[in-house]
Amino acid sequence: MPKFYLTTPIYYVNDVPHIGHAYTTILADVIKRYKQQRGYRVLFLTGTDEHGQKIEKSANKQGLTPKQLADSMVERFKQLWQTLNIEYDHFIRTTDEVHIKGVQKIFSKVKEKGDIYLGEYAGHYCISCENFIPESIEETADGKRTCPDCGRPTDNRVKEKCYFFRLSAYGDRLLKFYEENPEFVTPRSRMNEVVSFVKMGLRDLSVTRSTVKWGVPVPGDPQQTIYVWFDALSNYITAIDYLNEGKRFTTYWPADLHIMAKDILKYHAVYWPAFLMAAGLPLPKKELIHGWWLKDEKKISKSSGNVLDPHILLKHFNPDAIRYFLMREASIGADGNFSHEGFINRVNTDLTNDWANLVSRTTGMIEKYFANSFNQPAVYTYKEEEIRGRFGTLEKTALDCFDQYQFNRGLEAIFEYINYLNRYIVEAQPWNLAKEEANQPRLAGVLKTLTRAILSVNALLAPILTDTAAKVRTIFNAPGQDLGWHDLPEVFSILPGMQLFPRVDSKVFFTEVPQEDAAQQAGAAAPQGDAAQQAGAAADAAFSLPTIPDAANVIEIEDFKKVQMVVARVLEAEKVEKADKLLKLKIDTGDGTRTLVAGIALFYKPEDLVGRKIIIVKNLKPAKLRGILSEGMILAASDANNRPYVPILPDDTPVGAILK
RNA sequence: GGCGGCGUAGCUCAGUCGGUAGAGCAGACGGCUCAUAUCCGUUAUGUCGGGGGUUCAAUUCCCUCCGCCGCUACCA
Repeated sequence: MPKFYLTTPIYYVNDVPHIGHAYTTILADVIKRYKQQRGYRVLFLTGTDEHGQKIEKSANKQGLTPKQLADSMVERFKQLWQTLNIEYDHFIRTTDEVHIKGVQKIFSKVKEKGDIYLGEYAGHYCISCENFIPESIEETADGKRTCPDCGRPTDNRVKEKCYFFRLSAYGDRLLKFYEENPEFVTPRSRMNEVVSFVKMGLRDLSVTRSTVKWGVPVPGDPQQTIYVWFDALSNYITAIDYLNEGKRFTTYWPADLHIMAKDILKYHAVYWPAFLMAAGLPLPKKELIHGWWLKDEKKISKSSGNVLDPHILLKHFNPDAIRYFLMREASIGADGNFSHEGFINRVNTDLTNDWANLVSRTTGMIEKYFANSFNQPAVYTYKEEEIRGRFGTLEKTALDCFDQYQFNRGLEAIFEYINYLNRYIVEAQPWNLAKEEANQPRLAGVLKTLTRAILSVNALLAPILTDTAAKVRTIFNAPGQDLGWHDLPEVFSILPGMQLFPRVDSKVFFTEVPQEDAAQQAGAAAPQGDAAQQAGAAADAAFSLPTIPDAANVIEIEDFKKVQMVVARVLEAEKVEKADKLLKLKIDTGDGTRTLVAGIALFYKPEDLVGRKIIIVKNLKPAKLRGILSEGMILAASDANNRPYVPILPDDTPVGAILK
């Protein structure tokens, strides 16, 4: 029996589970069930990433230990997976002993080899993103930098000893590997991104932190903590007992499939293979990269407040509806769009009208015309042969699609066949056959053929529609979900009267669900929510930009006075060549003119600003941008997407006036 | 700015290795009654993003422009 080892990323416990987590995990579950049907012994791994400063901070804020915070979030994830009928085989937590020791083992191994060395890193560190800010981003006057990922100013300048991974030594080997395994990353467009990233040159990667305590300690140097990606990525091997290199490890590694969203591609397709090469371990066979779910065409994010909570959907739908919609509507690689309208439409049309109704009308007739059981001979015609033949074609198409993880296409083909069966009923007109006793065998032939076709299709749908498929098997008294054309015993009976898939009332759906969604987003649900939910909300709050300064952020008036802000008039403005976002401004500050570069070109045209009175920070240390010396900073408000809004003062504001 | 991708019916998308295009949904009309007011049939609409080129012929190839998306650089 061939093995198949597949993984989802481990989810960061600072996040409440959302539709994106659900999608990745459902996709993995569908693949697991499908592979099992195809005769693989599958190991399906998921889990949680629980380390890092962010967790430490969140936990402190709530008076919890990081582990307690993680525990509550883990429960939340596990509950959701259960509700969605996710059958993972193992749930790894980065706080598991076997993981911690396993990470230390890889670390030591790579260090022995000389690919981890002690160095010193001085740089700005974004706690929120757990990333150093690149050197290329220059400092502001107060010695801060803005994190390019989240736009937040960095808290602190970190200068520390830390261990580096010699990533720079792996560029050529990685490129060679990609060349020899062009299918390593799917879809191909993502593979291209990886290749071009590596071709630009790789820098060594710092893999430990002395400033972070909540994590895996470096063996032999407990001052240092192994940090994010080295820790997190290792879960794929520590979970299967890399520590002892036990049977599970030798059986299942290398992984057959890592599944993830596009935002963590680089780590999985560049860092992870390099780590493994350094540790002398085989590389995973394939990485499947999917897009993000958009809600009503907009990116889902906490800052824009449109997080899609799977729990709300699950209150109104059975899990199959969600599983089906997500598999049917997204093509791997592209972003999927989640709209309530699209969801209800897809579910009601396909699942209720087409599939459930096909089963319902078939069982209805068997009940009505044969009192639920067959024990008489049946007559078949060429038409029934055709139905069987077309199922063969369908199955081949569907399995081909599934093998390439194109579930949307496979499902499309399956539903085409379901429609064909609905048409067959109209053509055969069983209700007319039923009118004459002489037609009984023919009628039996039609209904038996329908039963066989339904059971055959049901097996194809089973990996996706788990509960529904089980219901169909119960109705027709047919256990087993093997692929292929299903046979029937000479004599058999069915168990009708079960509603396969309830139709969703769109009125209820359109009023109740958006309300709950909105309530959730407004945080109104928090008071009666469980501890984990509050933990999640608190964690969110801790990392959104504060609107009211908390005690730690209060400054003295003296601090404020250090910043000299004055009114300036824009004399000239032009776009900086070879830079999308930069405008070069020549301004009059009352006591002379100076040049200033501002990253607002996406939203402001030069002519929007010429002649206008704006506010600038006058005593900012000059910085070179694209070769132009910028002597000061224009003041602009910035929204969650970093879109700038430049305050324009009244025309009669005197140039050089001081803001205080 | 560099690299890559995309732009096809109201919506979501398929397709054309060059001979003016389709599937589902939504819409209109009709039919059936076994079925969860379900199902079946018929049906509309498109300068296939704009412009230019190659060709007997382009939506399909080439160039260019516009718009959108991804990676990347830039955001004092």
